[in-house]
Amino acid sequence: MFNDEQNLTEKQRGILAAATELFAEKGYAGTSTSEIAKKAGVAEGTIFRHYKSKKELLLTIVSPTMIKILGPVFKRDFNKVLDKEFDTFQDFIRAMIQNRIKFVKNNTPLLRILIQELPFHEDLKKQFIEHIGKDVFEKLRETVRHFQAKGQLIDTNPDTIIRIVGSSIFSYIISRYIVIPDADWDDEEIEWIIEILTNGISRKES
Amino acid sequence: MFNDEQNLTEKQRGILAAATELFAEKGYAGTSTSEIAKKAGVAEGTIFRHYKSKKELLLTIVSPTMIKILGPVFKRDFNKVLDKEFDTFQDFIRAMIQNRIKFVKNNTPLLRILIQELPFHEDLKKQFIEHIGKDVFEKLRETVRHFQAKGQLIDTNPDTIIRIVGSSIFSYIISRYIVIPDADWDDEEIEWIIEILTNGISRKES
Amino acid sequence: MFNDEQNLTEKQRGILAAATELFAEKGYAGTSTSEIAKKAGVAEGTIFRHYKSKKELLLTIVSPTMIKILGPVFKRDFNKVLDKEFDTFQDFIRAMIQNRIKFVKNNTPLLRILIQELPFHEDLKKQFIEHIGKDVFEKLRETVRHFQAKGQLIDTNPDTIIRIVGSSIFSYIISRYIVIPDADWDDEEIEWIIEILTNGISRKES
Amino acid sequence: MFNDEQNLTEKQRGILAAATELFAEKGYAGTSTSEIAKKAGVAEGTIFRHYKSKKELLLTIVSPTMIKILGPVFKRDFNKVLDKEFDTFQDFIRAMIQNRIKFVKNNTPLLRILIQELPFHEDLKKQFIEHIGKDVFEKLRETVRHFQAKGQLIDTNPDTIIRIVGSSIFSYIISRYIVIPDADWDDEEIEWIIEILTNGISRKES
DNA sequence: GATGAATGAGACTTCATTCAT
DNA sequence: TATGAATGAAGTCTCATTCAT
Repeated sequence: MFNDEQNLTEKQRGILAAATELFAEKGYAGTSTSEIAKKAGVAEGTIFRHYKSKKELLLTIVSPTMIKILGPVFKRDFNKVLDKEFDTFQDFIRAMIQNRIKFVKNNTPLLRILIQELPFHEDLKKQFIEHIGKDVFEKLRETVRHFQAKGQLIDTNPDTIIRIVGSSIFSYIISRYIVIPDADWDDEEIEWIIEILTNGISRKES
Repeated sequence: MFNDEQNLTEKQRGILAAATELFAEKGYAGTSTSEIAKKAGVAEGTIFRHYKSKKELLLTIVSPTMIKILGPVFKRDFNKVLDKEFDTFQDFIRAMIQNRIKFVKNNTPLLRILIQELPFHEDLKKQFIEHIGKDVFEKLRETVRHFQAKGQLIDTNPDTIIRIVGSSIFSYIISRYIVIPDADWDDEEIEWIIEILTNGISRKES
Repeated sequence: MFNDEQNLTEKQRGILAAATELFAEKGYAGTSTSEIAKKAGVAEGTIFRHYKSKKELLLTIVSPTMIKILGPVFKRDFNKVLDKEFDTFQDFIRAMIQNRIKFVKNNTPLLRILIQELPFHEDLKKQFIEHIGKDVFEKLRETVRHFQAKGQLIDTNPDTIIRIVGSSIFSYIISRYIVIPDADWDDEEIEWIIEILTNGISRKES
Repeated sequence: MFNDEQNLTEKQRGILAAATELFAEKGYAGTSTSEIAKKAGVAEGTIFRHYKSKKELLLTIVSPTMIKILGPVFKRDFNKVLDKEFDTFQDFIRAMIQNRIKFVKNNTPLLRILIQELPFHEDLKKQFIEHIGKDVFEKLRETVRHFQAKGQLIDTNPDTIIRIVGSSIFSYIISRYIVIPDADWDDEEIEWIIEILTNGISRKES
């Protein structure tokens, strides 16, 4: 996860990896620096040579992550979309879901930490909304307008559509891969989500 | 919040209120018993006279909440709800959303704690699944089957419908009232959620 | 045990009995006043209405005991002895052993406390030596001299004889009934102790 | 006392020494870890860096002592002791007494702790019986049988002889050096103990 | 006299952080 | 640079004792 980061020594990578995993598993406050040191295979003092405090370690993990890792991936997706690679909104959603699932699978611990710690750290929250929230929301808005213009989507406030579609997908993926990762769900459900989002749950007369 | 509970001394109520507020604000692990005592205006020892441990204090706060989460809607005679009160699935959803919004508004701190702490406490998780998962899920399934039989809902696996409808509503309410309580959203959006869930987001030709 | 004590209320007797049992089992420092209260079936405050402190409770149990209970019994025995009821020293020892065993069996918890707490309480130690030590030792000395005069005992310093005979018996009884009460020992061993004390362990030629 | 132990830091030795002294003086339950820290001249936390808990500290102090209690006499080649070094049982007893007196003098505080705490700690009791009880008792039994075979000892159950001789010596040494260390006793009494054990206390006609 | 809720000092223990090596 | 022993503040919890009822 931190392999792509340059200018990090072997030890630093180990510390970050260990801390990420432990924070995700037991929470920030529930993880001790000695546990991190042991898991990373370094001495306790070494952690503090690289990070002034435990809090700084958390911020190091969580803050650049959002900017450097979450950001680009999101943008990558939307560039694809905005390049009009998809003919229908369904295709767009499908691609997004699959992409998000992959992303979540690759970054589960990081996301877990983010979800857990966001409420307790005003600064993190602000950064999150700043970098992800605004940027991404604006691009989604464009996408929706694009498909509305093509006549594929109902003419409601784009934000409403984004929120409903987004929260359906978001909460589905979150529950599925983070909150209850052991539950055993049917994989074709994704198609049903798309179907329902498209045509609703009410039965149409033939 | 704890006013309605009988047979609680003044001090106990104070301790529960202080603990709830602090747990919600700073998390369980991030709150010290001495903080709770100070906020409640009692000696630290008093806390432990009423609750064997800090963990028991958490459970006391959180357990009844879990039971109440989806309970009320189903506590009344369930058949009544199905046969008499609601003609359509939309009406049922609308009632549920409104009921849940009221509940969430009244129990925000409690729910915050629940959401934050669930991942870190195996026992809480187990209780939650016990109380909410099985019981409530089964009743929802019946409801969906009922409306499917009436020809109002598409003939998919009821669990899929529950999951999609449920997660849409759930994540909408949670984001709206707990995660980002200051965001400024349009209240008629609820009707749009229902509309979209019912008919989908795709534009129908006239 | 405290039945014969006059001017004690029902509650006081209960407290003393509970405290004695618990002190014996878990030690003075290892027993809490709340445990005592629960076992005695009274409120915690009640203990402190009768005894100013936990320490005073210990002294109440342990101090008059030595004087009122251990004392008279010892004296009773020695009066019998000094009244020349025994023809031989062996008979005297046998009577004493049996008497002591009975005494120890009836007062096990008290003795346990005494053994455990004596080293930690200078005042107790002093009282013990004062009341038991001197008084009893003097009478034993007379007894030994009596049998030496009758030509039954070797002409050594009486104190040496007392110490050796006494400690043999004492440590035998203590181990047997207090330290390792569950060990399974042969009852006729008492006769062997007397035999060995009398004639030694070396084999005599016929 | 802990000088001979290798691979112990200066601080560890200090902690062990302070704890030993305080446990002996005030008992395990009556000694606080903060007292130990102060006496050892270290921070309280330092204790717990070396010993997981107060209990483990007790075990560290007491366990090796138990093993050494009767060990040394038998650690050397046991047959040598029997066949060559001692011609008579008296010589054997004399050697053992002297050896044990030396040991007790050097380990008074340790033994005090052992005697005080044994009754309250099931685990200690078990260890003790394991180390001392079985092992040593069996070897003593062989010794007694050896001298019985040589015709020096009466033909009783060896266990009886061990118990009487052992408890005489044991309680003599314990009282003399641990319980009442200030009493002023005659040193040649040891010879009298041997004499009495050998020939008994009864006067033989010439 | 009896109660038991309340107290607060102090017990054991953890842990982020420092610093001599 | 890395180490890990040492620290001491702070955490959870216990308990003898007090006091209003």
